[in-house]
Amino acid sequence: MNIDPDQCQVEEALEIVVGKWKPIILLHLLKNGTMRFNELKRSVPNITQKMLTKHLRELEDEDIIARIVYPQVPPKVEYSITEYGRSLQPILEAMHEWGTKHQNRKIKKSVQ
Amino acid sequence: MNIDPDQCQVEEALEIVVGKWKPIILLHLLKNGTMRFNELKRSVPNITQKMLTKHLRELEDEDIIARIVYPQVPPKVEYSITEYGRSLQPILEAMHEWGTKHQNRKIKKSVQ
DNA sequence: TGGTATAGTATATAAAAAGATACTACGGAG
DNA sequence: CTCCGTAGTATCTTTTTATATACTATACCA
Repeated sequence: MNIDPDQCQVEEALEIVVGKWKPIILLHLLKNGTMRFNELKRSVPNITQKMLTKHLRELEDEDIIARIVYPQVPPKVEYSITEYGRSLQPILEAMHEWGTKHQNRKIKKSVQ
Repeated sequence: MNIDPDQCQVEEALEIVVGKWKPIILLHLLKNGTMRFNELKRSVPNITQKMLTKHLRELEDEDIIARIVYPQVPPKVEYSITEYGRSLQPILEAMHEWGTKHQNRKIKKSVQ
């Protein structure tokens, strides 16, 4: 193990990705490229507008996603992952993989 | 991108590792092998006994760490990472690495 | 003139997580 | 007989997150 716990920077990564809806938002944007606000809202069932807005703003503040406003009525706003945000992809994939195995493990245990 | 957002299992992994103190606890155990309760407490500054107990129990419930009680007075309880828990190590390392870069990036930006 | 659509904001409330503090059991040392 | 150390509980308060619901601006369409 080469990480000194006192120098732990795991929280830094976690803060980006934590928030009840952030991983799903990121996965949708990674999958679809560019998405409009309501498109995201429809893709993430049960999320409220407030939560979607909040998490999008936070991801934007960290440069993980980009927001482009088209001066139209009705409004059009597009969201996409930045090049930098794409560097999170391996971590999301690793977590997804681990999470899948963990789920299966739990199911096996509960069947026993 | 090969993860379907609707099948997202990232949360499963996050739940293990989220909690203000869990990453540090895990890093200490990965570094030191076996540790006693108060040893952990001293290693994680500012954590309260309640929070340490709570997170240790949660990690134990998920089979990430093992708890061994020695029937002595005063009590002696040892904690260690399980084989299974060790499978989280690459993810913690990846998050630490990403977090470190993200920190540096932020510092650069704020200096500009 | 009234309804629709988009991308939000505002406000209040509820639920979850964290923190502060005090308390316990028990054997051994003095 | 009292104090110390370990590994906790128990209770209460504060802070952080999330939810529910209502509201807005404005062009276009009928």
